[in-house]
Amino acid sequence: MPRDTQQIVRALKGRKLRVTPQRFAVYANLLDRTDHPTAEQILDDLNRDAPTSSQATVYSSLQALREVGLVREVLLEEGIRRYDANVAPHHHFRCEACGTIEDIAWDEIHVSVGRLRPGLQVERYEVTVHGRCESCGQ
Amino acid sequence: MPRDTQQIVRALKGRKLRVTPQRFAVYANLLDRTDHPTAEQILDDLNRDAPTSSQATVYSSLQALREVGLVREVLLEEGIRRYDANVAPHHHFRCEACGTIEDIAWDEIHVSVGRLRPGLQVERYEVTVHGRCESCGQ
DNA sequence: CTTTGTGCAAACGATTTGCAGGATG
DNA sequence: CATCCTGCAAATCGTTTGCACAAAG
Repeated sequence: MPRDTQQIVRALKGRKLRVTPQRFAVYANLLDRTDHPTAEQILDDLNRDAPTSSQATVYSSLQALREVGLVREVLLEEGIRRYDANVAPHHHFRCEACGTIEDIAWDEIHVSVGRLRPGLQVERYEVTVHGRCESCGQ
Repeated sequence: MPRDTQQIVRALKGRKLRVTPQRFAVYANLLDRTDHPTAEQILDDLNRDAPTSSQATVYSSLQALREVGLVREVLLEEGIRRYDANVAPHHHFRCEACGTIEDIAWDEIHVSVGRLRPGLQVERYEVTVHGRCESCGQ
C-alpha cells in the first residue's frame, strides 16, 4: 500500500536525489514493509509483476538513500545486510528461531549509558534483543 | 604473548576438538588480541613470520571454535565479520572515526528490558554504543 | 587404525564497477 | 543540454566446498 506519492517525491528532492522511477520504487517499497528486507528481497519484490529495476540499480539506490539519511542498514545476522526506512532511533528484536526482525520502540527499553570509561565519547547506541517471537513460541 | 598453553589445550579437548597446530594457533591468537579481528586479519597475523595455516583452515577453525562456544562472531559493521574469544556477556563500543571496537563490561551499562510486548520471549541482549574513542578525540 | 582436519584450487553468492546509452532537472 | 542514473556484464571480495593426503587420538 504505497503512501502519499508527493511525500516520497518531496523526501527525495529535499535530499537532492533525482526522482527516478527505480529510486522511487526502492524507497516506496522500503517504506511499506516492516520486515527489514535485504537488497535481493527488494529487487525480487519490485520485479514480481513487471521488470522495474535492475540489480545494480537497487544497490546503488540503497546506497544513495543511505547517504542522505532516508534509509539505514541493519546488521543483526552473519553476513546479511538488511535495510530499513525507519531512521528514527529504535531497537531491534531478532527471533533466533525464524530470523524475523521486529522493531522495538525506543521507550520500550530503558538504557543508561553513563559516561563509560573516560575518553569514550558516546554519540548514540542501540540495543539488540535476541529471543523468540510470538509464532515461534517456545 | 601467548597465555598458558595447557589451558588452551584443555579448552579445546574439553570441547572435543582435536588439538591441531592450526586450530591452536587461531584460538591462541584470538585470546591474545582485544581488537576483534576478521578472519583475514587472523590469517595474516598467523602467517606473518612463517606459514602456519591456510585460509580455508582459518575459516573452518573459526567455525569449529564458534560451534563449541569458545569464540563468538561480532557484527558491528556493514558486511564485516569479526571474531572475539571473549564469550562472556558484554557490550561493544565502536569508534565512528577509526572503526576500532572496544569491549564494554557488562556492568558499565544498565539496561532494563522489561517483558517487551506480549509474545516476545527475551533470551539475551546487548548494547552497541557508537561514538569516538580516546585517540580520535572529539 | 579410524576419524577428523588440512591445504589447494575451484566454486560461490553478494556486492561493486566500467561504461555506453537514456532520463532528469 | 549538462549532469546524473540505469542496465548490462564483467570484476571483485569474502567465504565455502570437494577432494586427496596427513595427522590426531
